[in-house]
Amino acid sequence: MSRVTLRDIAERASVSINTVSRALNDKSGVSEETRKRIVEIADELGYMQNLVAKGLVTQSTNVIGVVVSDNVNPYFSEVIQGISLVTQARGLTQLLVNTWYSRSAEREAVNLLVQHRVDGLILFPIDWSQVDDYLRYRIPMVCVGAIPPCSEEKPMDMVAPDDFGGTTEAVEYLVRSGRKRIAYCGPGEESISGVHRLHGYERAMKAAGLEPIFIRMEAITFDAYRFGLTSSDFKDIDAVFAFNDMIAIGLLRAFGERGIAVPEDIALVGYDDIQLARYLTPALTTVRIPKEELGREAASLLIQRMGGDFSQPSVTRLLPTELIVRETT
Amino acid sequence: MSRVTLRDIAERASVSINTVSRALNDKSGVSEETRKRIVEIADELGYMQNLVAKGLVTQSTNVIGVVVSDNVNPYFSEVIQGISLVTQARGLTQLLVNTWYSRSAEREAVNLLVQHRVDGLILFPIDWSQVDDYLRYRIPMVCVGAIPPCSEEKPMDMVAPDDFGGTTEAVEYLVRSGRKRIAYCGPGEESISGVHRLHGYERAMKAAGLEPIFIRMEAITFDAYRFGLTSSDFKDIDAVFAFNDMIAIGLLRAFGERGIAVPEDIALVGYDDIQLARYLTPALTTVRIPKEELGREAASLLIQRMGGDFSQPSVTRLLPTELIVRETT
DNA sequence: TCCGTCAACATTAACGTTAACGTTAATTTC
DNA sequence: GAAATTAACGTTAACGTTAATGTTGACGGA
Repeated sequence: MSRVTLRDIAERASVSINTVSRALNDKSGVSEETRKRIVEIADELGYMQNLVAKGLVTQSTNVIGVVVSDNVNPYFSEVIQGISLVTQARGLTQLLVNTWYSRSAEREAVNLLVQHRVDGLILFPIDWSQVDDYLRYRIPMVCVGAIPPCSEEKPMDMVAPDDFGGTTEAVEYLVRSGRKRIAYCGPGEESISGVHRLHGYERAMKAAGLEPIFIRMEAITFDAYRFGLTSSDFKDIDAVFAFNDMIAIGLLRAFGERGIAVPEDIALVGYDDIQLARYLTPALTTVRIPKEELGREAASLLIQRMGGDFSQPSVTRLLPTELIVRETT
Repeated sequence: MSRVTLRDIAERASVSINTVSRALNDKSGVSEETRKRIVEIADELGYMQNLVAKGLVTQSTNVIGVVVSDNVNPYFSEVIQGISLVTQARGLTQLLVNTWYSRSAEREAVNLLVQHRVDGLILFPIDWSQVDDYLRYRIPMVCVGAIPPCSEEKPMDMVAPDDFGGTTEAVEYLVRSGRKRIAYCGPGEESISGVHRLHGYERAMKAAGLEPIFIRMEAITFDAYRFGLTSSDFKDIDAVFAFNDMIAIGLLRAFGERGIAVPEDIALVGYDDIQLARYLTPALTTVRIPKEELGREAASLLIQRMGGDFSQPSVTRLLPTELIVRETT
């Protein structure tokens, strides 16, 4: 199963390997006549460029690594889509690794990708505890989905939704609609994207003179349903601000089964605006994250960084969110 | 930014490159003492194995290529998850490429992956027109999600849901519930997975003495909503069998807005059983495809094939589907 | 005519590994 | 105590490219 190499073509064409290389790469120094002949032979033999060898000599693989927690989560997959749009247009391929929300898996994933000599890395970090370590790999890297607390600035490029603004807008809207007992449902400070949403929520609540109510959820998936079915936390609540749409959808279903009317008894706001949200009944009010743009922006930033200016100051791009009012509020 | 190589370690340890290689790869021929010393130096220098170079010499990259139409589609992403589960446990990484349902993009994707010298390829083909061409790459390959019509057997491994059985079960169930005007909503013969579902549907309808009604959908996404809102095709229908859950969900929403009651006026059956399906209200009756298992099976098959037995006869694995009755029927 | 230029090639040396094969010295075997 | 074995290395040659540097011979200008 050994493949055709430049050498095979060279022998067949009675030229040097180098000439074949130049011919196939459209470089100068080959007469049009021989180039044609070489291309013909290459086609005939079914030559396929060996990017591994090329990568070794050029020190560049044209591959970027993407590390996400879970590609099934629509948030991740939609951002990945945005990344793909940019990278594929540039002839880059993505090496995708799932970490299943495991810190050690993230570490191993980054390691593996560096070993594969990816030209750049897009990371959806689980938390900030390890990210500093990755810096010593000195590889172009963009973090997506979270910005660190002001206290610990990171010297790397970052793209994230404006979670603070998003939560504030949502909570203010709920307050304006007359809701008083507005709970935050989701993971706590341990979640890298949760922390800003949670803080934004708390601040907005205080600003409105209301008392924050934190309902902790372990999972950030539809599993919220099970919690929602049995928990007594929702007794005195008239609005729920969920960490993401999946949690909101799980709760929506649970509320339905418990006879809690949405939005009459409890108003429900999600986060992300996954594609599905608008097709639910009732359609989900949610804070839209420009996911595709997030991905495109991350990819663009990375490509720029890969372009060489490694010493440039790192940039942080905060993309605006948008409250999409539908039928659950 | 040039990285530490075996050579650097060798010089520092005053041994040959080969010894370093053996030491770090836990091969025999190195004393425990020197091995320790070498590992220490490697750590100190921050050595990271260069898998590109290794791949060149070993002729194996430990990377498999995955070609899907659209990683945002939950069907694809859940199967990908299954693949990841198996491959990551085996130390394999996936090079993921989206084709956005484009034939030419699929072609280019496969080309690119072969050029990257992936050890194997998992392909979710768009149709069968090009797949034969890929065979000449002589690379371990598994096709997922579709089996060709009996007339054209393919000499390659395949994993697919038993679409024929799935549709039959669903239609028979609808018939048993007294539905008479059961429409099939989805793409037609041009869809590689649609063709078996459509045929299964037609056969089951005829077997029940009912007339097949085919409502053609361009998109296989939530966009079905727009079609459902305006189309007059649903006037005399009392059940809809949708090509997949996304179409079903789009229609569900559209029916709701048009005042068509589900399941009273129209029963609705989806296909795939994406995670979300059970959390809808009403929860979606659907034909479950064992997506994760599909992925795991494909990966296992591929790994087996990569193991060497390239001449073994190709296997086709048909995984059973299951009708999940919920609230839309 | 002689030198310089240039196009069209060939030659050689990398890139960072692994693997086959040598070499040495110590240890075992009878 | 000589031969055989073995552990612990070193040497060399790949793997398939690209890139820097040579080498021709033809051509043009003075």
